[in-house]
Amino acid sequence: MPKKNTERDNFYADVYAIVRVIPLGRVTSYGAIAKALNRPGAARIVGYAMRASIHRPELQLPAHRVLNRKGVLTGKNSFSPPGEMQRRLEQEGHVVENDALKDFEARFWNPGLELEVR
DNA sequence: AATGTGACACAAT
DNA sequence: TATTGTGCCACAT
Repeated sequence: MPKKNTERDNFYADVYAIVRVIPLGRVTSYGAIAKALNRPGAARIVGYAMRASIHRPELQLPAHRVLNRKGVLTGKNSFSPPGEMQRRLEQEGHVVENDALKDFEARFWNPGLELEVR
């Protein structure tokens, strides 16, 4: 029998499940995802999960749609090339200025709302 | 086992 | 308003 899943595996999977449903043209934040998963304070872990997702291309995650709470592209250095994150966002109709998203508030998508509707 | 390090967030200054 | 400090928690060493 396979060993039981670790807490990390479950949390990472939940993170990816949310990232996967971020609507086109919208973005969210690490903290928002953590809250949606009932783990406020685990924002850093969400970021860790995202960085780990680099080695899992089969997940097809729109990782570029996850920014920090101010709309800054803090994860750009994990893309190859780093400019790829900005390029994808612009391709989806966003405007990036100084590594930050313009109109972040207006384009913010709260994953917590999805759970309520569920 | 202990310590340092982050794709973070918020409070205090 | 802008810095700086503190809490956070999984992971690597």
